[in-house]
Amino acid sequence: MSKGITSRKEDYSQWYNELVNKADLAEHSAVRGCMVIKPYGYAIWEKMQAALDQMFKDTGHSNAYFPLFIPKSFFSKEASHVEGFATECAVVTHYRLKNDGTGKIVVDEDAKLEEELIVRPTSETIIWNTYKGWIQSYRDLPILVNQWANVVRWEMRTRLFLRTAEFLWQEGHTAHATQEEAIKEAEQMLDVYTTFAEEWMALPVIRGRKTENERFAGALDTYCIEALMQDGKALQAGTSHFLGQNFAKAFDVKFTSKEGKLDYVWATSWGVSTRLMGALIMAHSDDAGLVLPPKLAPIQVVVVPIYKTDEESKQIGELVDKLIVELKQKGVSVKYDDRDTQRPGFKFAEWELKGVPVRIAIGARDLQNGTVELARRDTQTKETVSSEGLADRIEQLLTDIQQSIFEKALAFKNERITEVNSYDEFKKVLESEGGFISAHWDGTTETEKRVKEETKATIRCIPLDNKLEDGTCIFTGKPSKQRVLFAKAY
RNA sequence: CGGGGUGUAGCGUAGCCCGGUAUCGCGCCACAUUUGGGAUGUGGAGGUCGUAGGUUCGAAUCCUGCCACCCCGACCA
Repeated sequence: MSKGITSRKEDYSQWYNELVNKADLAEHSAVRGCMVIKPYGYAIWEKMQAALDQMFKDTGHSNAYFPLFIPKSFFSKEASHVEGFATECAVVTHYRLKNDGTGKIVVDEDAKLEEELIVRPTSETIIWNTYKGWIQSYRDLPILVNQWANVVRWEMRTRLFLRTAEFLWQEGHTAHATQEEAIKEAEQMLDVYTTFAEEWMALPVIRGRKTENERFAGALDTYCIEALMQDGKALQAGTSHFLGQNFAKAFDVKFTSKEGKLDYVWATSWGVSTRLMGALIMAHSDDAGLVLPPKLAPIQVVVVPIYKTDEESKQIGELVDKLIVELKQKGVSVKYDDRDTQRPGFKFAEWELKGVPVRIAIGARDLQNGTVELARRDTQTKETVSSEGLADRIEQLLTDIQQSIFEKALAFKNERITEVNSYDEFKKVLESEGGFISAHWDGTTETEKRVKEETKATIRCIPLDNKLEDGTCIFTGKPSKQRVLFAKAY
């Protein structure tokens, strides 16, 4: 491993790529646009999955699994949906290979599928085709199902975790008897995502609605949480859609109500993906590497021994064994890095790169004094403390770190929400600090698109807690009732 | 899919213009000394120079085709 990584300020993209690689999170695979998530990166994803999965269950949802392949005819049933995804679909056309006689393996043209299969870019269509058989009466509703899966979107340009051709995610698909219930569900899941982002990822988010232009293909309303990265660019961290009766109509899913009336079912879908890994990395990390919030760190505490003799090593080992037992009882995950192939300084740097929240170093000096060196990753500070009551102290420290990482990110985000009242000011802020720009907008897609063309900034959302305020659109000067949040985004 | 670029050891590279069988650093292996912030020394292993063809006595180097990847656009969670 070479020393250090590129500085954030010097080249943010390169810093990100090097960090992802060197912290053993992921790498590009041999397959175009696809990513290999390495064991350490995957361990973080698993922590995220576990927390989210529990939250879904706590809100009444169950997991299920639907096919990877979607017949083209299903896909084309909802007009705006197919339009939204058509340009990025992987399509299966054949089911057999053959030897062409010269030893070369080729696609067997005789084995052409009658109907092409689309590798799911999202599962609304295959799921609604299935729900049709599940729903007859209001008694069958609601259906509250989530699926953990991979999806494929044939992106032109990819970036580890943020945009890859294949990615892992969860997608919830619910069916309801009434519009109100469906909207409530979509809002509830946005709350779940908000709680997860803020309490687990220590990632402050802005909750809002997408404009018509940015809305999910096939949705009537798209709710989202938007986060701010350290380079001043926004990142959509999760979405929850109110789908109305669009998919029910496309797949003819009707139910008989209590009153005996036949009506189409109301739907929602919601999802977060491995993109959250990108958000987690970019929101907190620094030039020394990853900074993980304790709640999502696969290893919360690493213990590094410093010794000269076997005898010292043994004594430290005994002390550490006791500490590990105590910490494990408290549910703290500990790694004792007793490799004798690396020196302490190397280990310090390596665990910092990997974002382990707390490090304990114990050497001969500590054995004599009954102390340890306690270092925290987020502030890069260290202190020598008594080994008496250490486990309690560490437990508290982990809580403090979780909180402190969140507060730091919150302050960063809040400092970078700027109100502007003219297009010149808008462009100036966008160029200098970036971040979210709160500005009046005339409500038209036309204006939104022109601003995007000229500045690359998009409307991230209309915040849910927005207050109404009369003003004039910064671009056209037309009247506006409220401000919206613009930003350059990933 | 348009514009530009790059392919040389596990990684990063020099050499290419001007043809003579490949440079340096990191990493890896062995041994020794080391161990409180990324150790040092000595020795060693590892390459059909992306690929297929052409020119030539001779190609990493010149020419042609192909492939892969990267960057910038358009697209996007």
